[in-house]
Amino acid sequence: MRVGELSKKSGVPVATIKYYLREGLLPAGVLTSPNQAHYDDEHLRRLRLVRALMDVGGLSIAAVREVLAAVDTREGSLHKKLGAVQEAISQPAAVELDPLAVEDVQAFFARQGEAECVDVTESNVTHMLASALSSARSVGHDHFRELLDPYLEGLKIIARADVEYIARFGSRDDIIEAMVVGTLVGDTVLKAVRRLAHAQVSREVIGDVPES
Amino acid sequence: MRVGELSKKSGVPVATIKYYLREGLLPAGVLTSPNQAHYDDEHLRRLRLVRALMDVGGLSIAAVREVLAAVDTREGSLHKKLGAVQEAISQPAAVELDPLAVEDVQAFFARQGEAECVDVTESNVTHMLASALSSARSVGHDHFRELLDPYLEGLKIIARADVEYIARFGSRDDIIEAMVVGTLVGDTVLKAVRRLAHAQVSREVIGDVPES
DNA sequence: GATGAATGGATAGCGGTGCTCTCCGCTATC
DNA sequence: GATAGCGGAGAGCACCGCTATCCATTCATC
Repeated sequence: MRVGELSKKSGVPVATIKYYLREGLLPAGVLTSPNQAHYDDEHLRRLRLVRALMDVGGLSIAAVREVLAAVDTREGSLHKKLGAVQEAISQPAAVELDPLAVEDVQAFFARQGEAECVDVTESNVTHMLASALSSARSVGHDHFRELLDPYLEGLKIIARADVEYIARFGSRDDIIEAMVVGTLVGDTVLKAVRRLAHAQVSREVIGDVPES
Repeated sequence: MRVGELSKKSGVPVATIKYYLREGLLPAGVLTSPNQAHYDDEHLRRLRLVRALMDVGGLSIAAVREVLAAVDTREGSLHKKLGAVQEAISQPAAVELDPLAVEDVQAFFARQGEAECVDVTESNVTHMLASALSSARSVGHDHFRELLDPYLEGLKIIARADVEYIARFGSRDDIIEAMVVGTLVGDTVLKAVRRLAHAQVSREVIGDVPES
């Protein structure tokens, strides 16, 4: 298939596909002539993945490139790959870290029996956690840290479901892609369902007089 | 206090504060002379809130303005205010909705015994949910919907903690602000802790040979 | 084999966003 | 009275994700 068909099948404009090719988000097609290239279903699949990462995950072009690099690398254990992917899809906010928030994170790790986290900025994930708690503190919510434990409790159920979902996939490539998609789509789904749960509680507890 | 001191206390450049004033994110100070205005702690508090919304919530200027409008309005029940705030902090991805994903959402509502949701696009929250599932489907993950129920189960624990947290606050204004901050900071914290849980499972289940 | 649309490749430009810079006349402070 | 800072307003800037244009070449159709 050539670029026009790829565009039709994916709904992505040709000019945008060319841009992605230039940016290295999409591998070049096989040249059959100096100005004719051939794309296959793998390209279509990759293109849809790129759009999904940007749309649902809100990833930047640079972050997508990083994720794809981690997905594509043939070396390293699955565990290492997950780590690399996690780093790429977890960009912390550019906020000055509150030392107290850093302590909150370290105390949380200690409570979970983990070796104490020397440097929260070492990983994007812990950095993200610390920066979120810093922001909370900056607006006077220094007790937000107390939610970490109940959050973890709920997330254990969720993470178990995540793992079972991932386990359905057979090949190494499918597993790593399911991790990426599952994590990002999951983030958004969790956001939405949490809001629904809040609305339900609000309806029950606070109540509201029906208008009609 | 004047703008310089406000800048020092908040860490936000004077030019940026002026910009926020122009954009209506910050109420004007009290003019003591034609070109001298006075700001108080309420301004500082608001400024920090604005930055927190943008930094941790990733909200745009427009979204922040919407949230503040909902926070500030004096009319409507608390329940209605929560609804307005939720809409403002839940911008769905600009993705074409897959009808099957819409059905997934409706089936989910039906399972929870809710009245069937006629139009998922009516609320940003349901729209967000449907667009996330649409993206998942676009990359071949049509079974992601099966995670909705376990997610809800975990989120019930989390939402309960959220409600208890909110309940600490006394005044109407503090409650609504705690909802905004708690929801947005909570989103990010959930993201981070979920990734930590994933990493832990990955370590245990998949394992990894220590290098040193 | 002529013709028109589409292609690969490269470059320039565009629209939105979140600031940042500059200038103005004025004012608080030393 | 000098100097720094002020409120206010507009222009400009950097980045990002495209989008538009151009070119020589190639493919599909007649």
